[in-house]
Amino acid sequence: MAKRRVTIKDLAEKMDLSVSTISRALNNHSSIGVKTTKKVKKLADEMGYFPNTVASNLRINKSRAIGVIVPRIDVHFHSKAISGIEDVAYGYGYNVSIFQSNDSLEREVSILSILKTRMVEGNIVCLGLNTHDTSHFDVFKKLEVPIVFFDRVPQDPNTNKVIINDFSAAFEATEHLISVGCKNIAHIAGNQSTDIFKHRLEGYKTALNKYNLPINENLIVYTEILNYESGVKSANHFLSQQVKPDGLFCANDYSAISAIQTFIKNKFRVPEDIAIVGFSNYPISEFIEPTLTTVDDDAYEMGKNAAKLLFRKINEDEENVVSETIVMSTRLIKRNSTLGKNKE
Amino acid sequence: MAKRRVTIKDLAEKMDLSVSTISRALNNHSSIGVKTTKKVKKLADEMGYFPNTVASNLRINKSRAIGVIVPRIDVHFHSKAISGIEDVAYGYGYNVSIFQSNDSLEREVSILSILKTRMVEGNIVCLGLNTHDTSHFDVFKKLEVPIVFFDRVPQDPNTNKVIINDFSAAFEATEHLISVGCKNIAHIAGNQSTDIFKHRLEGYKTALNKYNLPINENLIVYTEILNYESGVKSANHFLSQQVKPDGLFCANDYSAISAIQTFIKNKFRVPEDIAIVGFSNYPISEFIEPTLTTVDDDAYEMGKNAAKLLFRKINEDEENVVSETIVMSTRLIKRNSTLGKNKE
DNA sequence: TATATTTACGCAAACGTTTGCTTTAATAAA
DNA sequence: TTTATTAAAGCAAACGTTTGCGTAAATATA
Repeated sequence: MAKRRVTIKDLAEKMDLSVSTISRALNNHSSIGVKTTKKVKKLADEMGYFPNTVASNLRINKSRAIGVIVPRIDVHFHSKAISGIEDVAYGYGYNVSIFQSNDSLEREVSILSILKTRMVEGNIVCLGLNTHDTSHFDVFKKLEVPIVFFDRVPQDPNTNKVIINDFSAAFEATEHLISVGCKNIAHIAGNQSTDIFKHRLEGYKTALNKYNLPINENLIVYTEILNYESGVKSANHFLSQQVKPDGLFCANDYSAISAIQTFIKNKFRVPEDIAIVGFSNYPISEFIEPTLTTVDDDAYEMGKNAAKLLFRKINEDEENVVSETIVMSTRLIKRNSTLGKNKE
Repeated sequence: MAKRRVTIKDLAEKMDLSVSTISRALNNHSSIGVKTTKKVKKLADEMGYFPNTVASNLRINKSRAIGVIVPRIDVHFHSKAISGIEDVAYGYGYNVSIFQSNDSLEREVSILSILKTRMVEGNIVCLGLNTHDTSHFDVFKKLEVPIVFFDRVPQDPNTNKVIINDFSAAFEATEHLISVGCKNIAHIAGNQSTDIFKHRLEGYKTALNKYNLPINENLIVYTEILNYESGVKSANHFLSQQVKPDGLFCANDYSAISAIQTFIKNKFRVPEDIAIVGFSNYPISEFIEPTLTTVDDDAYEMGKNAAKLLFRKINEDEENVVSETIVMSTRLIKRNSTLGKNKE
């Protein structure tokens, strides 16, 4: 298959120069005369030469590549983050090798060992749902290859991460529901083995407590996966309760959107009968009827920040700093799924 | 930064064997005794040895990596396709290096030259909106590095591609609208510099012609980008027309969904007053009210097929076949945004 | 003119593997 | 016991770069 490429050696022979001279000329080394440099580059162009990065990488012991692991590439939050990562990595001249763990610990482990042999200079990872023990990442610490976690991160404080404050974002969201007059506020909770969803639940509960509203376990649904289906199921559960909720805080937008549709289908008015807030500000939330009040965590910026942090770690020798945590701000975007409720 | 890793040479010294023996032992070569093989592997484990793929790649002249270029990673269709690509590449033991062109020709060109130096063994690409001349891909043909295009592909018949039949899918979608009784069918068209959207427009027009319905240019909106915003704008345009449409075929789901919301906001009933069909079967389409009739092109499968085709090209020496085109089937999923219209 | 300095380039090792060929030792066949 | 065969392992080159050091020629200084 692939044809033999033209190498530095070919250029050297053709020009009757040594390979070192060619190499230096191509890299604009000052010790090579300007005319030869020009001639070398000209010939390189003519002969269609381009460098072999893998050879060069081997020599200089770098890979100019980072690894990225997310649970699933096609989840909007993740693809958005990847987009941010790619944009900054591209700016640094780094390649990003992408892997999806499918929330499988086994695959996550196997990906890591691939990444190890690939000599990546750093990794950015969002943990899978089933990853509770993170000891498979330890080897990179020994190798001094930095890792930045984002969104779903290990508890170990001794790791680099970029996260949002899920607790306070959830608190604010719930508080908002209370402020528009909700008394019975339900919650669609995410997988509780994952910190972010645990914190959102806690934020919700804490807000209820602060305003002396009862916590009704019948109004909390614990889901495995927060997709459209679980939003429908949860809404139906709420509809079957004695005490029907007049407010609903959902741990993501997928479930919020399908919950809205389900309530509407069942003759509930949103927000008059039930006010609803989501989480993540997916593009659709601005366009459905009613538009969705939601927490804006900026996945794209999160990806960018993770990448920037990683490159800092790759390039700097900060002997004395062991780990960094970046907490990004979120903001509650108030839209029609909650606004206007108290005007009725 | 990165510490010195243990190499084959280290193992060799420790065991007083030659590096070649170590290498062969680790690769289960038959010419090495079983006991030594075992001992070598044991020591390798103990010393935390793992192979340096970039060195090995240089030696065997492979990279075990493919490049993937899409316009934007966070567009659902693309991330879905990437997900499919990654899944099969992972199965083949290949890495996927991901790049987004942001629909910029310049960036696309620059990405290609990176990919060239990275010695990737193949590429999968979805063209950017502004890529009309595809001569920057020629160099890979010379290098005999296969490329598979998907979705947005070059016109050149001499390229590998996996596509859907946009024309007939659009024809079928429009025909369906006609079958439920629509007389004035509008169309939100995608960027006409891109084949897929041109073909969808043609399918729409051809269906109208077949059933002797007039083609009303006022009922066709040509968009730059098919996002939520343009769905809103287009719907508003239709609402301002003398002859209001009673059917609408949208070139993707984003625009269809926001168009539905806009019509509903303006007191139109869907499908009674206007029946709407989208394109791509995004997850949300099953959950909005009304559920959206749409064309299911399976982006994930498209990605998988593209990857499978690529690996065939990488591995086989089919001297006599210059290019392959895979046309994937689509199916119209009929949901409530069209069904029930004629029952009124 | 002789010496010192600079400029421009070459030599050869190195990065960590893989692999064709050779060599040695052990076993089998004669 | 001698020879042929097989098994197990070593030598050294190669993949395409980069780079420390050395050297010759050209220029500058004394």
